[in-house]
Formats: sequence, structure tokens, C-alpha cells
Amino acid sequence: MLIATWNVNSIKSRIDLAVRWLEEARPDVVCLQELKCVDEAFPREAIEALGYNVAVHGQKTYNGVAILSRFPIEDVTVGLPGDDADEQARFVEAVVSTGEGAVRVGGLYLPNGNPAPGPKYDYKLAWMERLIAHARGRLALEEPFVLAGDYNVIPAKQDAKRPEVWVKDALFLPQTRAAWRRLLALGFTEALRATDEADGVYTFWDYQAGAWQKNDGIRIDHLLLSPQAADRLLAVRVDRHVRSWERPSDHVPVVIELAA
DNA sequence: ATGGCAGGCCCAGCCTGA
Repeated sequence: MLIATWNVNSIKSRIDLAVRWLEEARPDVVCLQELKCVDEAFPREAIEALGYNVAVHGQKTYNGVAILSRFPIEDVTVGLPGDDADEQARFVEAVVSTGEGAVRVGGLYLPNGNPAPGPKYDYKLAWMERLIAHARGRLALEEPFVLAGDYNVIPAKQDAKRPEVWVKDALFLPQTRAAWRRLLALGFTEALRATDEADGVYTFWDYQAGAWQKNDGIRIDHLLLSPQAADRLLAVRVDRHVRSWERPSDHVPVVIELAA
């Protein structure tokens, strides 16, 4: 089965391109981020027409996440536990039941955190602590579990074309990467890094300054796998060609293949 | 050397993003 993550940067302005990619790639499960619309405005019909069930956690103008699945979706929860006052739509989780058994999928849009230091960076770090606490509980279930999304974390200098320009950025600061490592140390396998072919592979290129043409990218979209999911990991790929399509998102899809 | 984009939104400049 194919599980993907993709920050679409507005699903309403990207729906034609999303349909094109879904028809081409035919993923079984997709985590989408930055919908930038409320639930009612999500282009549900166009997605369902391709055979997907849809779980949406939308928000006006900002954020917004969804899970699409060709398999039945059960046990949908929205919002990241740990702060009832947090109104930002950045987390959705569901269980997809395949013929071979269930896989739990969490889709996330981790806060950008700039400028750092400041309240936005504090929010990012607090959000990462909540994610670590939640993930710890999920891993204790010892299920196939995939935590996928736009992490807004550049894990290492190999994950940026020009790491030197990111040293004071919230995506790359030592505290950010330390929290990232603590998340992984809970027992996750990072899919692309597990292939040993991650260096120089990017998932985001800024719209500005000809970043795409210069391949001036960063790798910030990740899929983390529980041991039970990692045992089934067959392949990982980045669909970078989507960045060259007309009116693209600034992110491209990342896809993993799990056995059965 | 500098700046360079895109999307949403009370539709026009401002906020946000990374």
C-alpha cells in the first residue's frame, strides 16, 4: 500500500493539480496540509469521485489538514491533545482498515515557528512536546502507525542545499532539531533517511528567488514509522516532478510503500 | 549585490509562510 504526505498550499487553488497527481500516483492514503479552508469548503466531491474517503480538519485562511483513504476510515480524531485552548487545525488521525489489517495514520502540519526567538517559536516547541507525548502513547499500542506531514523541521545539514542560510531559522535551530531527535528516539524510523539515499533530497522549494530552478530546496516533509510499520517498509520516493507543473504548491508529495 | 512569490481575504494592501 502507498501512503503519502503533501502540503498543497490551499486545496481550493490546487484541486486540479491534486486530482492530476492522485490519478497519476494512485496512493492508497494521503495526508494533506495547508488546506486553508473550512470543512464545508473542502472540494470533497472531486476527491470522492476518485474513490477516496475523506477526513477533514479545516480552518479558515490558515492551516487545515486532511486524510484521504481508498480504504474505510475509522476512529477519526482531530486536534493534537495536550492544549484545549489551541484552535489551530494542525492534526488529524484515523485508522484505515486494509484487507491485511489496520494502519493508524496521523497527519500533521507542525508550526513554522518563525521568527525565533518569540511567541511563535515558543508555540512550535510546545507543539513538538505535545506531539512527543501523544506519539509516545501511540507507540505503546505496538500497532502499525505512520505519522506523516509537514514537520517544518530540517533534520540535518544534508537536508538543505544551503544549510548556512538556515542556521538562525526556526526550521533548523538546535532546539528544533533536538526535539525532532527526541521524537525519533521514541522508536520511530524516518522513512526517507532509512533508505540511506536522503542526502540532497528536498521536498520544498520557495516560490522566490528561482529556488526551484537552482534546486535550492530543503527537506521538511517526513513520514515516521512505528516498528510495526517500519517492518513493512518497501520503498520511499519524492514526487519532485510535481514542482514543475503549472501553478504548483511549494511542497511536493512524499510517498512510502508498505508491504500488503 | 540585491531582490525576486503565492494565497486568502469584507477586493486592497496586509498577513502568513519557510
